[in-house]
Amino acid sequence: VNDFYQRVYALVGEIPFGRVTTYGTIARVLGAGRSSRLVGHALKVVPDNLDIPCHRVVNRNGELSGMMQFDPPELMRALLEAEGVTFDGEAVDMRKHYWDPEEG
DNA sequence: CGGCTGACTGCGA
DNA sequence: TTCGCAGCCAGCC
Repeated sequence: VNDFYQRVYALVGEIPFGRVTTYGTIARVLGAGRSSRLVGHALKVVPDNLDIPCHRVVNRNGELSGMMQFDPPELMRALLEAEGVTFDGEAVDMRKHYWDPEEG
């Protein structure tokens, strides 16, 4: 059960530089199916001792739904842009930066 | 212990 | 394509 969280952190940590993935993708890869909300919650309750690039995780629409959880909400987007991620309005350009853990 | 909420997604209209 | 509803599960009151 708690392994789920560990897997989320591990998987998120495998997201390549300048790439993003979605909560649903992570949940599916971990076998959680539709428990995509747990992924979001997992990143929310992520231990401080871990250094998780949670800014590389967005919703299926590429929107930075978790930006509001960052201390400065704009930090999330700033971090992504700093990695070379481009934006289409308020959402990440998924066609160019989407990363599927199963495909690599 | 019971009920509500939430960093979401999929399906039907 | 867009809008609304149901499902999933952990955490908090």
